[in-house]
Amino acid sequence: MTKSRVTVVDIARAAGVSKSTVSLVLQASPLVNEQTRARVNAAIRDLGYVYNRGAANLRQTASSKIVGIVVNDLTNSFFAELAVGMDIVMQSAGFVQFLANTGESLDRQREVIASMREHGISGLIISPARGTDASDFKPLIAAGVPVVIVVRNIAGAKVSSLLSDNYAGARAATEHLIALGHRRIAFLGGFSDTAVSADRIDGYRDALVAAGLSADAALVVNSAPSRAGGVAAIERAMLIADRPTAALCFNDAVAFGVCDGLRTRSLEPGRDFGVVGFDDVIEAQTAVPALTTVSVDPQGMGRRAAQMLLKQINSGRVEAEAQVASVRLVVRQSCGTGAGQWGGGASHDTVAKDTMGTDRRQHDRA
Amino acid sequence: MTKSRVTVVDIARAAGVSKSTVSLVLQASPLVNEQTRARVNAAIRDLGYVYNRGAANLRQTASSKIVGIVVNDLTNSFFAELAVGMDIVMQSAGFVQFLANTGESLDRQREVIASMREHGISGLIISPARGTDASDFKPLIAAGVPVVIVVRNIAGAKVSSLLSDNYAGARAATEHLIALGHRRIAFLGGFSDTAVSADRIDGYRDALVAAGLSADAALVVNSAPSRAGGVAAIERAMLIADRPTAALCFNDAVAFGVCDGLRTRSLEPGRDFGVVGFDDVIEAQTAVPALTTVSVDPQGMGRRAAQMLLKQINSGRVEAEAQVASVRLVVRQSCGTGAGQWGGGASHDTVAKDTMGTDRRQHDRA
DNA sequence: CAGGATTATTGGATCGTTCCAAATAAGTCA
DNA sequence: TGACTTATTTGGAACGATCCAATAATCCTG
Repeated sequence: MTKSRVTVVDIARAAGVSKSTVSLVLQASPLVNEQTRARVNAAIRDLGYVYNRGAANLRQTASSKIVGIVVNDLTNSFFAELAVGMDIVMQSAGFVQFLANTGESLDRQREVIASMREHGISGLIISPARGTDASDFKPLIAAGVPVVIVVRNIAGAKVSSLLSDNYAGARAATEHLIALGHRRIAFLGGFSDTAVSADRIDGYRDALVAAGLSADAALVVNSAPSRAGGVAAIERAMLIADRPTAALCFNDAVAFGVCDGLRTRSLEPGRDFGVVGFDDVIEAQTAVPALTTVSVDPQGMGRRAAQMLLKQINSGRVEAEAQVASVRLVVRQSCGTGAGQWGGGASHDTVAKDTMGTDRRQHDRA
Repeated sequence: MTKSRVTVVDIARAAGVSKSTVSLVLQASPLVNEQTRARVNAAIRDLGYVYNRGAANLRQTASSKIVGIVVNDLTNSFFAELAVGMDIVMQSAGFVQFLANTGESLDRQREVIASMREHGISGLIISPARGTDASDFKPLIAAGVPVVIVVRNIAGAKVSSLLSDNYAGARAATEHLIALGHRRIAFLGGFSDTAVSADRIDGYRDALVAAGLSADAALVVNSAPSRAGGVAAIERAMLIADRPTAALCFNDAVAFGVCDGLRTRSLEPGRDFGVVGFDDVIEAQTAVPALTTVSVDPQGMGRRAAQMLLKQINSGRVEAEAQVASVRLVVRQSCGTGAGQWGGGASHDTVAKDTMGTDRRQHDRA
């Protein structure tokens, strides 16, 4: 009942040519006569032929036109947007993508990468789970599969990476809060054992000391990098003896959670407490108050990562390249603009600072 | 330089057996001697062999262990969670998934499905883009590829579907608002030309007329089913002569937008205006005020859809089955619980009503 | 110990496509 | 007309794993 598939041979028979000719037509080769081409194409339509890429991929020259994408938490808008950005570029390049969510599980990550390799991915973009080791990429490198690490750095991994300028972003955001008059500024959310978190905390600390403020370790509160984590973090932050008056949050999800937590204590974010996020997910603009945040442009980052991977796939050379995406502070309403007690700010979506570290490149040999 | 791949023949040579034996080991066949198996496995490890599923899939008996997932808008938490639910089930079943985002584009949808077919998916789960026609699934059906339609119904499509009970959910939510004393209730967001929207509006209307209230067509405001759309919808709703005092929103994203829009007008959702969402995405619980919404459990729905598809793939029979997932109204804070002017409600995450239409099944012949 | 059952192993042939070398057809030139 | 292009077309032989039928090795059992 499930009829056996239609193959090039069937097409060849129907069009009265050889399978080789059909193959040439499929590849849009200029060698084939126009009438023959038309006849073959008609047969293809009539018989409902579907190209079997798996068969074609057997010959070791071909590219599978499949890439793998591995992320930690698709329910986080940041990763969802990142994935959408990649999807856009991959789709228009004629690639199709495996997408897997690890939920920070190293086991799942390992399994999923293995599975993708069996299916012959020609490249991989990964936001590695916490605890991923540089050696985990060895087999991929040995097999000549291009890899692009995004968002989180893995020290010592000899593969390409695209990271945002976390240090500069956090520093600019902290400086903004200081300029508004804040003296007790907390850093909320995230786990400080990750590279991303460490970089942001460094930027935050350096801004504080540069302004002659003390970097009180108690003001750094770890929590899950999620909305729920933000609620928990602000609760703990409010128990600190000398309360903070503002916070730089690990990401926008945490920032939204912090706003929620403030409201349950009848504090209005922006008026009674300054909140800055990180990422600039779409909701950041429409939320009330609109979130002041460090814009990372997740979708753009996804597109860029996809382009980096495609470049490597197409060039054939696997040449590690480290790119840093610049970020910019977008000032909105969540830190008290207008007539707040911390002085007047700009009015609407003002870009305060652009980190100029864009596109520093660093090449390793293949 | 990119060394040619390691194949079963290489393993065979290294282990001093034939390729057939290696194949048996790969399939964990009990026919092979323990010592031989050990020797082969050692060779597999030593040479860094990776199984080539593409080659195996050539023989028409095998299943590709790949499924396709097509959604409209991954940046919407509802779809992201849906995808995560599917991912969980597929991963543990040893499947790997193509994921593509259509952004409601029929062209992209067509291309992406074609591409997935060329790569030999053994099944497809799709939340069809607006305007998808039942005939679009003909080729898939003819080829014996199981399809599960989720979220949005396509009338006349002879494939399985998993939909939520939109009518019952909307009706229950509307009845809840009426019970709280509301008389002018709006329906905000979504496009009424989609089946989902139509069903929800039907439930909303029927609840109104059953309560002896007039169903004023002006109170139904279309908009994009997004946060931004919600902002736009509430703005238009506030221009209506006889203003509504509450709204049932097309989905949670719209509901959040409505809350945002209310706040910019200095109206506090829950106190000054009743808001009910639809979907129950994760943020619904942590948002302030916590959103009263119709819980669809998107992740659970994703899991269930994945199971439906796997069942069909494994059984071999392609038997269309229509399932309706029951929904329940989760009462939280966004419609004025406690001492609101519309009477006291329950306190915390109360389940008000469970639609009992679960798992009505309807079989078509294969 | 012949014959039968059991246990392990193994050559092809096969899946659907690509690609090379070679063949054929058609035209060109002297 | 024969040699020589140029334009089309075409049989195989891969690619890597599976699977069937057949073989080889071992163990019974009367």
